[in-house]
Amino acid sequence: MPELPEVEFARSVVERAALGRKVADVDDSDTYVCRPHRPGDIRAALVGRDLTAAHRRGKSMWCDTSGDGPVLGIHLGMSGKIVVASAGGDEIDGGDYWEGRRVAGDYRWARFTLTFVDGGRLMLVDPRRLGRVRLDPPVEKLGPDAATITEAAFFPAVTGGTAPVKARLMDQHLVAGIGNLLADEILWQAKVYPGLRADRVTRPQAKRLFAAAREAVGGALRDGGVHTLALAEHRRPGGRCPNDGAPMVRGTVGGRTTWWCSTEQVATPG
DNA sequence: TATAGTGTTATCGG
DNA sequence: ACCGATAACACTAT
Repeated sequence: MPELPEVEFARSVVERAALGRKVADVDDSDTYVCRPHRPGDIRAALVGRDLTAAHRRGKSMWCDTSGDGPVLGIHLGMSGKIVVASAGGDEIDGGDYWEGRRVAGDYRWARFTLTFVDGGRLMLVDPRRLGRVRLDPPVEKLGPDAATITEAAFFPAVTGGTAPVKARLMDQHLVAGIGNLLADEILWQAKVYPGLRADRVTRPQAKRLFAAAREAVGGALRDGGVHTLALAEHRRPGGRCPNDGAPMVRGTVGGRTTWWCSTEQVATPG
């Protein structure tokens, strides 16, 4: 579920619904999600404080806390989402918005919970448990955010190194926020073969990739997430290119399942 | 029952 | 130490 657009929505939910509410209790007992902290560490650091701001860079989000408290970092992993319950307890302000539905009250996979003094809650709901919650996360290691990155910063990412250009697009140290679906969309829009070595990407290809990244990230933010991307529904067996109707090809690039157009995205450089 | 999965990171070889 | 490739991680949905 979460790539940059989904995380931005989660951030906006926290900003809208969770700031300024004093923390009464914290459930940080999931030692896998909350590693490397020990159970109770995050609780001790946050009880009595409130969240004062919600930030995001790429797929990472974090909150400032009152009274010179630590930064609370949250990563949604593969399947995480933020759910914020109002003071009444049963009104959910976050959830499956991006999937076009709201499922209130499904707390089965709450891996981390802030309980506010008003009785409401903020939860990381994450079935696969690959999400992360930690204090003072090292966000400075992330590259520029994919939604606002400049061409000057984007070019070296897609034209340097011998790794496949798709792997470079998804390297969070170079550009933050592009995941598997966005990467396939960007490469498809730019008509670039995903397995092309980055150092063989031509300048025109790099320019198309930058424009496509802008368009894909901006479009997904505007339209409701990565599932609204043009290629999303065609990444499946029997899928055909929305442009020319040619069969979509499936392979593995950068360790991830990759789909590309068999005629528009060819292996030859240029 | 077997497999794939929208992400990150430890580990290993070059 | 850097770069790149791979496996592992945990668990559900199909």
